[in-house]
Amino acid sequence: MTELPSLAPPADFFARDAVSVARELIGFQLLVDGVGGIIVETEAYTPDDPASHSFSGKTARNAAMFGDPGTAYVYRSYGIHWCLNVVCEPGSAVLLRALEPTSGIEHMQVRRGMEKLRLLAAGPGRLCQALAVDISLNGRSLQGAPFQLRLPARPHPVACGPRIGISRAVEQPWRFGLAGSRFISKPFPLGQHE
DNA sequence: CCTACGATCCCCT
DNA sequence: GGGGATCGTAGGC
Repeated sequence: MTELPSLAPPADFFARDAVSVARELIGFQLLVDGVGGIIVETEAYTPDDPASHSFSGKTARNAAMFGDPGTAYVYRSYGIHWCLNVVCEPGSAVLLRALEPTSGIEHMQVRRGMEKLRLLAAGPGRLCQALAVDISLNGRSLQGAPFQLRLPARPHPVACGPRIGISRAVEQPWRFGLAGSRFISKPFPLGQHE
């Protein structure tokens, strides 16, 4: 058996609704300057979604959410952490919530100040610290340097459930995860599977 | 294992 | 002036 080459997603991959993209991004490999891993947790935020930063229209902070599909939207969370999104159709985005570390693990361990693989990138703030993502990458395309995206190597089961840490539209099951992964930020409610 | 809470910044009301 | 798309630590069970 020969390994097939790992392919980047098609150019129009992100030009769709965020819920579909969030589900399909599970299993992709994401690297920033060669450091990263397998995407194991995402959340979708849609244009008419009261929980989305884009809900009240375009502002200085969320301007990147109205950029081209594939654009990075980076924002500061709770005054301390950075969070990384990929823009889909205008005013929508997918929050990248957790990675299973695969590449440049030593770099991530230094940046995070810990050895444990399980918590290196399990959470949107931890993911950005591990990959050195900050506001300087806001507005850049994830389909070019320093980012690298590769399609999943094989099929995999995807879990879904309510989104984390929001107070509005809490009932939408728009959080997705690699079923059974120990690298997600929080367990999924049992039985939510696709 | 779990829950509680403070840190700390910026955008928006 | 309020409130986060969070995280680490402390303390209880």
